[in-house]
Amino acid sequence: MFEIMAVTKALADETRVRLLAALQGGELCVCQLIELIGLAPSTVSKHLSILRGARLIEGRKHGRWMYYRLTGAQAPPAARSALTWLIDALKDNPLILEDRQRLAQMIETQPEGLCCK
Amino acid sequence: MFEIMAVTKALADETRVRLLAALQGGELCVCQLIELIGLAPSTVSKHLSILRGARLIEGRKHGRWMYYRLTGAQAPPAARSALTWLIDALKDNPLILEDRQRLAQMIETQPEGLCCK
DNA sequence: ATAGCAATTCGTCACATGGCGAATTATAAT
DNA sequence: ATTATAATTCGCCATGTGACGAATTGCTAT
Repeated sequence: MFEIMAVTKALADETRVRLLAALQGGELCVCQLIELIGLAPSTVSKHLSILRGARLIEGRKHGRWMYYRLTGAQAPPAARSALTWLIDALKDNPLILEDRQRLAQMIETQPEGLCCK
Repeated sequence: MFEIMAVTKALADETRVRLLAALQGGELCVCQLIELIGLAPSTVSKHLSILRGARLIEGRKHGRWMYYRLTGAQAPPAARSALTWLIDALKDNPLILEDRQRLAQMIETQPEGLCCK
């Protein structure tokens, strides 16, 4: 039950939902997520750790930078299927579409990310 | 977004998850849910109103009693698919199986429910 | 009418959660 | 070695949430 509640609690915050949606397009650097969301680095980092605790995302450290992506096949089925549900539920969401557009623009302007030069 | 967050927030509490799981077997009276969950009537009622607000359950008033069931086809797709996800994620959950067993026993002992005579 | 009961709403309290800035850690660059 | 930077952890505060009992609502039965 702990595992399932970790997933539902992780999804019960709009910022975290936006983070997951952003990662739908593939792995991103923390600095890009911070830029996208517009909250303090410490806040975003905390959200990411909650998502990771629920096994909804996984991280990869590369040098000074940390990259996160949605979890793959090795994650618990409950987490995988929750992601599938969420992605589908958000597919026409205005806020998420706006985020996606803004993210695309960010990546176009700074292909390596703001900090990740 | 409000609609989706209502669903995720509604699922982010163990008591509410147990309530939904209990209703999987079909409509139940509030008094039966109170008995099953073992919390104060006012608390259970609040939980039910949150679940209803998220369109995960719907209520039917009959005389003095209120019966709740999982939402049907007229509910928003996001709510329906969330229920499908939850039910599947809980299918082997010990706590939920125990609830189900206890509920079966309650119904056997008091076919009409504790209060609903 | 009125008494009784199921359910909900309201008011309150303790605790959880989300936000931030400061401090810390880890790595890269000088 | 020292400095700089990405990210996280920590400590704090404001707000949200879940619990309860008391009061209220709505219906039934007397």
